Amino acid sequence: MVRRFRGEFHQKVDGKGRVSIPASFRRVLENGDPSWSDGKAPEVVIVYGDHRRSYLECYTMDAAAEVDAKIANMPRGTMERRMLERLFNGQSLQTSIDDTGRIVLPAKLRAKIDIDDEAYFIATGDTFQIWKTETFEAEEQSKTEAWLDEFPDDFDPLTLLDKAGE
Amino acid sequence: MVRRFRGEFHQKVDGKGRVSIPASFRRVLENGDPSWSDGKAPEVVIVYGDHRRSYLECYTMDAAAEVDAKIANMPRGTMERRMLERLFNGQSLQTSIDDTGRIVLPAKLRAKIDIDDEAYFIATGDTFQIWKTETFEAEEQSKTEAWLDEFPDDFDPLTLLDKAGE
DNA sequence: TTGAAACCCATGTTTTCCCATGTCATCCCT
DNA sequence: AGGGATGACATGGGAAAACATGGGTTTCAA
Repeated sequence: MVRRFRGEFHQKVDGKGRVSIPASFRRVLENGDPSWSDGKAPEVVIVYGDHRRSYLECYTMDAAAEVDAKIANMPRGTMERRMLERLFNGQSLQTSIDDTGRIVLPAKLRAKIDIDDEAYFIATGDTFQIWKTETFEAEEQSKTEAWLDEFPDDFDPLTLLDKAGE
Repeated sequence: MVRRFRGEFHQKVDGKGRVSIPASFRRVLENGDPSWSDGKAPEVVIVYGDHRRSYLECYTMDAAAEVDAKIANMPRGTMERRMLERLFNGQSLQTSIDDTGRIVLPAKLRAKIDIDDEAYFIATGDTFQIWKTETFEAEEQSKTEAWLDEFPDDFDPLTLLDKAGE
């Protein structure tokens, strides 16, 4: 049973905004949707965020419920809670995957991340992100490379795993 | 089955005060109304509050019943209970969604939040709010910006979720 | 008796649904 | 091992249904 997203994919976006969700991602979404059963359409929560965010972040239903629960546990009336509610409940949408494995990205979302006919999917563990290919390359890859440049050439990022417990 | 409101929408308000409730919100209102069945009109509770509140807060019937129950559990005769009753029972109205998916905002409510021909809907989890677009932008966006300014440029508010446990 | 609310009808647009196709990888049979 | 046959997958297009919105007409109560 697959619980975590893995991999990166380039998918076509058609004129109606339809995009195929990579099959391996679908398996994770199915497992992460408590009301899903074989033959039914798994659901997904897409957080698009405010104007500063240039990608879409996609949650399984379980992962979204977990975030909702955490927000519900924050004290009412605080700025933190209000901001998170706005981001996670307001600037998001819930949709389901159709029987051909696609979702529809509404025109508003496509405009927001400036996608026309291609989308780049990349796994981030218990969520995955959707980018415009060029944006991802410009923003993220350069960030990653800059970060790696601080370390020796033969640096293995996995050494950081053990530092976490220190 | 969708139980939580998600998303934000701009809707037209016509001269009679009619506004379309976003379809996805209607699904939640239907599920949250115990006396609703297919083909019938789901009901909604709109809390408009005192003069200081510049938006309308909308509850499913279930959510409203939950708040009512909590108020009913407060000790009789206390100021707190009286105030909550005034706010939640007094300064609110119950209405139903017509067969074209609209509600009517009475002139009094439109005047209160200063709406003329456009309303802004934003989900906040188990309720949603109705704002005048300009008011929301002026009041909330500026608050948001000010709050975000305390953080680094690439700050993701969701990191606050995990800080709660520290 | 008049203004607001409820009701009925209409329309352009968006979204959903259903069906179809080409491409792979896999399976199975001989 | 070769050669379909099979089935999942990514993608496309048209038809049907749902949605947001507008306008007129009846109803009802102040």
